[in-house]
Amino acid sequence: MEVLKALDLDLLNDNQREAVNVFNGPLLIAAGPGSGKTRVIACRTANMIINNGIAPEEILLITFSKKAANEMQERIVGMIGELNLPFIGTFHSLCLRILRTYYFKLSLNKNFKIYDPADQIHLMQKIIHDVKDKSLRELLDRISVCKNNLLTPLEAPGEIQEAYRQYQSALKEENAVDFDDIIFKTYQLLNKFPEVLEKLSFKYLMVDEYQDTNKAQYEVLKLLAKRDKNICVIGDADQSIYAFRGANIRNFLNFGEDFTDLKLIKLEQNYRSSPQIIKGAEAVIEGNSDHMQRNLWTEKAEGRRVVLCNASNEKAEADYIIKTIQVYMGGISRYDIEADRVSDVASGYGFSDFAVLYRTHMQGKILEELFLKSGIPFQQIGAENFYNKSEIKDVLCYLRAVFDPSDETALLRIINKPVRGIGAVTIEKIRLYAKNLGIPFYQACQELDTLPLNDENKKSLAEFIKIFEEFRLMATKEKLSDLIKNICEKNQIFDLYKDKKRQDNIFGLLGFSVQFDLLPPFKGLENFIFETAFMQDKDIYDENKNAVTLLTLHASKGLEFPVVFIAGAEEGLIPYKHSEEVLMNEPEERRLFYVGMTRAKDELHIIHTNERNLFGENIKIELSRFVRDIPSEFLEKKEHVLKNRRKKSKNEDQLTIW
DNA sequence: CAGCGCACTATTTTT
DNA sequence: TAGTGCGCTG
Repeated sequence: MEVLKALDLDLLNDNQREAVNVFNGPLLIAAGPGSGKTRVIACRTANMIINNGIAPEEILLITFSKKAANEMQERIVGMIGELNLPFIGTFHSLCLRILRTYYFKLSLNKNFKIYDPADQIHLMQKIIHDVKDKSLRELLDRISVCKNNLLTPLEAPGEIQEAYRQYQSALKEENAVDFDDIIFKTYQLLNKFPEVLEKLSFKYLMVDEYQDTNKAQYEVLKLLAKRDKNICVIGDADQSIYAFRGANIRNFLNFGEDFTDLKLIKLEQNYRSSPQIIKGAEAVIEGNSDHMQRNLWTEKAEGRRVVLCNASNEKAEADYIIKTIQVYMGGISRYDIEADRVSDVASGYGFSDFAVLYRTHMQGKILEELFLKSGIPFQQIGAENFYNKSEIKDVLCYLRAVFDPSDETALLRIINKPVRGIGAVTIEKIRLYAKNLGIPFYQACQELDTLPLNDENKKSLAEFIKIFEEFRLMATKEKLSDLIKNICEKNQIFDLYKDKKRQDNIFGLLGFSVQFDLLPPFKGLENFIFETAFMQDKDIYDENKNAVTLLTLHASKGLEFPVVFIAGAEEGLIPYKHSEEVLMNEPEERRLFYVGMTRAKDELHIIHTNERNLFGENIKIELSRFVRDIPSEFLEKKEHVLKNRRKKSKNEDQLTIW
């Protein structure tokens, strides 16, 4: 009874309550921004388990990101306690789990590896020589699109067929799959082997952020839902921003065609933003022809109008943001032109209540620079994928190699790190030797007697093998975190990376690893490797940290902040223009801007500049067409100029006019 | 094999 | 403009 009460179904609005109580048959929940989506999903799950006796194993809950999965899990635990929990995770984690169980049905080996984008490039380099990484990336992206659309090499466009085919056979040879394969192969598995499908226990499916599902994911879903048809998808077509990754809004708009007798529930009450922000955002999204009319409303009190600030250039833009935050945080009083209002709010906010959103990472750079100068604590998300940071990647590759020495990509990365006299030439010799004998690379390394190397090289190699074997032994006996510490020490990783930020990253990874210490040593290592395969910056970022968050519009999806700044609201940036006259998919760009706007709870500041430095050249730039769609009555207009342009002047950053 | 210096290219979004 | 990548030299 105690638990039942915790569900608080009475606190839900009528539509939410209905969504929480309908379990059977296909259900589409069209949930506007801030409409309490997460809450509904969590309540619905708890309601199923507690009030309706549905077994957790029968429930499958798919989220868009790992972070969202964690949040959802916490939320549900908060309601039902640490009971048995349903599976909560991303498409990738679900499919990986299925593949790990049924790998043998496909021609996969046990312990197949997962290649991340960097590994993909390495692999592609082996197939196509003397081509720039960037072109390889482009090629891989095209292959990715094929996989997302369930196209095999034979079905792929002619120009990339051969590359795709060779890439797949190279992956197979290295016993690896890439991110897209995880979905594609799961589809093939479930499609070909009904008995596997039958064995899966899921009877009730829920998919969050459904508008960003691609074809491959959708087909997997259809298979999973085939028997029981209890599928509930939740999302908002206006927030679909991943078309470039193969997401297809048609999956959302045409859901009813695949699932007849569809029930539709709309969540239109917004619990997040002030009326001004909602009105402004709706004015923008209504510019899309495929926008479905709806009535987003709120009971929240009137707030400030959307602030539209015209800054002279990108430095003035950053300055405006910084000064505004400082004012709210009570740092500077001489700018208190709106004194009464400022003193109103200043007390309540912490640094973590502010976020700066931008279209491209390059904008984040200037902001980072000036934030650093200002002394305001901040954290930047995703400028580089966490796992792409070289120091993290090094440690992870050590672990991967230790876990599975046949992981050649990983082994090669660390074999000469730190420098131990095993350079490119030596590696090539070993590789050739291995190839001739048809043996794995690491095995070749161990055949010191017959390897065609000089004594110097052999000595280096022998030393490497010795230390490496120590790690392998340790991996079976010691805690994961100790293994990592040891690897860092013995390889002088911290000498290699003297930069404090990089060292902190490694400590971050180490901190994350501690939770795997509870598992038996080798198992802990294994799980850690699988977990980090999809790891992202976002997953590491700490929302409780007292810092302003800097992030891209894409990365802002699913988050909310009391005060949001959208920087660079300019033609060319949003909508983004790819040099020349090639404009990006305008409706999608509009949705992206909409997503950004709707992150704001109390205040939204949109900033645009007159001039922006691109490539060391100052380019005149105009206000974004999306902003022009916001009626003036919802706007509060401002200007911000950096007055003093003398270089290195001590006063430079203080002379500001409001 | 590693470090340095020159030259060239780059700016979309990511599970 | 600035960061990277390649090639040359020690």
